Amino acid sequence: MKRIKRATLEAHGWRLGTAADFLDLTPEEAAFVGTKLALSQSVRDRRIAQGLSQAALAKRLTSSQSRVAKMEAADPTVSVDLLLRALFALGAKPSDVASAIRKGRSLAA
Amino acid sequence: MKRIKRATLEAHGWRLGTAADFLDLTPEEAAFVGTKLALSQSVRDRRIAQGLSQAALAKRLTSSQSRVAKMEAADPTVSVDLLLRALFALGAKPSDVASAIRKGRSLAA
DNA sequence: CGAGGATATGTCAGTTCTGACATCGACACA
DNA sequence: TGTGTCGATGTCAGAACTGACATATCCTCG
Repeated sequence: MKRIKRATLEAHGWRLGTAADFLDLTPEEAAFVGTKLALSQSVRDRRIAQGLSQAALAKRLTSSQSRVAKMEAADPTVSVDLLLRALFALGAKPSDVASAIRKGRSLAA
Repeated sequence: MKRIKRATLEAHGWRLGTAADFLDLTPEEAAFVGTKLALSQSVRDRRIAQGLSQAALAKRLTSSQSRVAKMEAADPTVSVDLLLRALFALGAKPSDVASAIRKGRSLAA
């Protein structure tokens, strides 16, 4: 898997509302990163909606607080697999995941 | 990530139409496996619809024919990340991915 | 019967991801 | 001020994943 070092910075820029420049992301990469962002946002939203701390969610996942933080920050070292597991652990159904992805903002240049 | 050795067998059982027993999959695991199956099926469908060989798709992905075969077989060693990359490389848009997931057959016991 | 194309399966060394841990800053409340 | 909770960030050893390769099976043409 190609490492996209800028992903996190860009993700933050986007999440903070600043103008992100995804200049050299191919359409495929943009779609992938956008999907990841949508999922990580969904994890945070669901966790908060359920009044859980990152540590509490981590426990359900047999993971750690730091990894949950990275998930929600769309850290490049977090896999989509882990994001999906987190969502399902938060009670999401496949249709919820589908909605989250569909709602994800496009990162087209 | 917890290894689910039975996943492949079960996946095949399901894909071949035989009665699969997902007896000891938790709802979360079932949702996860089901999602993976939906994505791998989508990869195969799209590839064939575009008249591509597994080798051709592999080349686009900078991967190998054997890995594409494993993707389509929902092999446990294939990550969702890779499946998503394959779908995007096949021209899928996030909304297409969402549809694929939503259409995925439930694996509820 | 070959030969060639497409796909399936097993293996492996190198890379990536993961949980855990340490640490830090922010905030709340006694 | 001190104590506790929460979340962010960096690191690392071990686990999981990856591309590549070898090989095998099935087809479909000659």
